[in-house]
Amino acid sequence: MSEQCNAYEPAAIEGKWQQYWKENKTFKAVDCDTSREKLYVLDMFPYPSGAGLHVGHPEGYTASDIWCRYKRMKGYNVLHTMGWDAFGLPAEQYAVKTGTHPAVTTKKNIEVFRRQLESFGFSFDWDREINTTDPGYYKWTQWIFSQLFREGLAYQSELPVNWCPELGTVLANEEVINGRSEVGNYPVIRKPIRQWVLKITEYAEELLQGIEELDWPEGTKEMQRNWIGKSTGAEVDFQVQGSKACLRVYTTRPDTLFGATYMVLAPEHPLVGQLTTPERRSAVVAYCQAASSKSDLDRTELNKDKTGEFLGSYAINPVNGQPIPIWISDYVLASYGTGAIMAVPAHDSRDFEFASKFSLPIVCIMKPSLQDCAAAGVQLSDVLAGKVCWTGEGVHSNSANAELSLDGLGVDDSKKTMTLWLESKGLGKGTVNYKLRDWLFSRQRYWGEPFPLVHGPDGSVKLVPEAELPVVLPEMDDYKPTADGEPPLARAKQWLNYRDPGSGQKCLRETNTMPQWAGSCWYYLRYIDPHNEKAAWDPAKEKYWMPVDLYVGGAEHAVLHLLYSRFWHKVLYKLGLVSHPEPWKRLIHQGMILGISYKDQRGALVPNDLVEPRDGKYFHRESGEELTMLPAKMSKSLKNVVNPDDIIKRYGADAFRLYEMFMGPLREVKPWNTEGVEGVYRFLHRVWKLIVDVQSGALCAEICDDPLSPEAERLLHQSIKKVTEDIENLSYNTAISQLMILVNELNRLEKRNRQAVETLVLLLSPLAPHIAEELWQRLGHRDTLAYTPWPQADPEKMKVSEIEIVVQINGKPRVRLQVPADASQAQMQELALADAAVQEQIAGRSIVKSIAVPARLVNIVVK
RNA sequence: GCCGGAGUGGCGGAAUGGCAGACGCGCUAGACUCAAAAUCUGGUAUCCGCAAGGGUGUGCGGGUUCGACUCCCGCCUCCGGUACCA
Repeated sequence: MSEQCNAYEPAAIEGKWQQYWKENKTFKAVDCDTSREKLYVLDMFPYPSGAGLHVGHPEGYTASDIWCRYKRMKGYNVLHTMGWDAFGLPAEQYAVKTGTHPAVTTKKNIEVFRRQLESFGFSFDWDREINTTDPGYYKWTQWIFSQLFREGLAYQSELPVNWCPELGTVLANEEVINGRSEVGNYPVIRKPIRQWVLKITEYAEELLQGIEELDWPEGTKEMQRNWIGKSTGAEVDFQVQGSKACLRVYTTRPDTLFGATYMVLAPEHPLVGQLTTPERRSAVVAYCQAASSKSDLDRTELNKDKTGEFLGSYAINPVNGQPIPIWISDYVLASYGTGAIMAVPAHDSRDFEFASKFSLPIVCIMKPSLQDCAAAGVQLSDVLAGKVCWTGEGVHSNSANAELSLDGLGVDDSKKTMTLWLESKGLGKGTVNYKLRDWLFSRQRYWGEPFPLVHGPDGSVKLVPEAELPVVLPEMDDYKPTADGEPPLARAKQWLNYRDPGSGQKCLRETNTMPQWAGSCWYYLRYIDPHNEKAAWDPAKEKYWMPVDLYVGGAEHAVLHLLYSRFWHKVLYKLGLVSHPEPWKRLIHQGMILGISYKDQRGALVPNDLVEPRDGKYFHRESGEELTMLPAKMSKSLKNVVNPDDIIKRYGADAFRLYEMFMGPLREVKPWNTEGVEGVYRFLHRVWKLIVDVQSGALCAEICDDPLSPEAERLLHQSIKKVTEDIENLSYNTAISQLMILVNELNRLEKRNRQAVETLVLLLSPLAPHIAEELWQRLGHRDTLAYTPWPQADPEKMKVSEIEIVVQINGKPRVRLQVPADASQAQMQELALADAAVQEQIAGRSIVKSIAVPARLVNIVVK
């Protein structure tokens, strides 16, 4: 052990305790220990980027660590782990540029990350560290894929996909933002490429239903529901005039069928060619070509201005026999519903826009109430004339044929009536649809898990035998795609060739790799049994540890990782490989930490190195313009990134942890302000000086066995209660505030009761573990405090005989009054009215009413 | 547009129907010091007032209540997500 310091020197004690915890395996999680209740606390594991940690990473990790340390002291057997989501594009792009193997870059980055994370003193069981790029890990990622493949949940498809020429790869819908790549912000176009796709849609309903039982932020649950996007409606068949062909549409509003005045197909719809008349052909072909070459960005930019072409043929509206023109337009998506719609321009704003532009008939079949019209600011006569679009509630009109009448019915009733009629006539049926698409699961990259698949000479696709897993990434010296656009693995000639052990056939390995999501889809299961070479996990251990009790991570993963992973888990559950239908019981998102930034009078952000502070104001170094401070996302370009290493070097890990938790509520967005660290740093100094004499390094002479005064005793127990409740609720900011109050008070005392001081150290220990361990040791304890029972508040010691209440006159606080703590409402009123100051206030006025709230206030209403 | 979250001192925030601004930053006065730093003590929403005291105040406008930052109705602004899903 290093030499003892006298004053508080974080650098001197933090390394010492990190070493102690490591050597003694203090935070080892014990498998299947039935003598204690288990608690599985999970952090979203990081991608180890070259930039190292930023201050946002440790926020969630600190929050979960405090929870774990607190729960250990409460007697739980805690599983708390860390690992690396280490496949990914940056290491591969770096490899393309420099020739450095991604594994080398990744290893280096992981070492930086591990060192940084260790410097925070997080109580991970480091023996369970995992790395998604380790063949011992991705062997089992491939194994799970094999299970999905056997279940028939993986298929190949050649549909047009999001191709990013700059990145040389295809992207999932979720990785494309406004027609540009999420990573790097490059343009994305549509291009048909052979892909592997997972049938997540088969689990759409289960994924939707499962949301209900989760203790997750309501907003996140809602985002998942919206992403799955369930809708109920009907499919309706339209005969094409003068043809045997039949067009099927999906609509959520079958009740508006009487208002359908034309049809629209997606340009990619298979019947477009057949339904186009010779005189319309050249225009239609040109339109389809233009649409197919458009990038997603172009399609979205054209949002407002509808385009389209008439095919020249007509369909028959099944409810009234009317012929209606068939058009194509890219506002209809090929991939949703049936790729064709019936257009009801009077009651759908998109159809209304299109009909207005191309002068198609608009027939109103829904009459809103006068009040609804007034509320929407439209004239009823305009709605009835089809001059404005009405998408709200109303009563049907002009909606009858010989067999069916919806006239006078509301929306819900007419939907049911119409669907039943369609079904009875064989013209359609009630249908459920989901926005959720199947999951594009392959990437044309090197640095990902190889698929455990081979292609036979006959075009068949087979899994490689389980005994051959893992299919290891081959060594390569060039990581670029091949000249003809094949993935980089197509260059690995030796690796590529595979002789099927059964048939002896010459096969070729699959050259696509899995997306980064694959490894993170199941990592929480591997932590349970990370060194198992025989299985992905031991079922007994899985049963003991799962489900995850608390999952902490950023809201940016609300629909991607969290939905994909739930999907895999549901498949594993169906196969009997896991014991619970959902992986994460409770989920919390830490709020983003923003940097300090500045903007000029136009509102443009100014990089921090161009800002000059003067007289408490801020000015542009070059233009001299006055700037205003505001919080903004940390970014390299704004030069407002805070490196945790610098903060720890200056203030120590305990102060860092404390500051991040003290900034504000965990779940909220908060601006980082390094000056604020001073406050918690001073607080830690005060704690230290409360116990250690900084002259001698010995215990303070004030520490003794004399009991505390009743007031101090009361504050101590109130603090135990408040800190305990606040930690339970993850309200760490107010817990710290209470500890500050307690320390300020104890510092004023001449005599500091030893037990009281020890209680303070225990209360502080989950939040600032290094200083707490050090003080605990100096107070004479041999072992770590990590498993010392958590202090209990004694209600007897919190009792007071007299309390101050406030007397309000007409709701305004006027007089303060001491009353017995257990005074009844009547007694309180009596005491209030007997008070001279109160009498003076109400003199000459008559009392209308008086309300007393026990232990709080009396309100006297006078006239 | 739609969905979600948030608006409280110079700043981060506290209080979820009962004394608005706990705790901290910053600022400020004082103590210690030859001096400074550090530390300690006090003050610090705003307006009127020498003071005692009083008025105003939780994005804006209404409402419920003895009493509203908190609940209800209608807006505004900012942040995040999503976007022709028929």
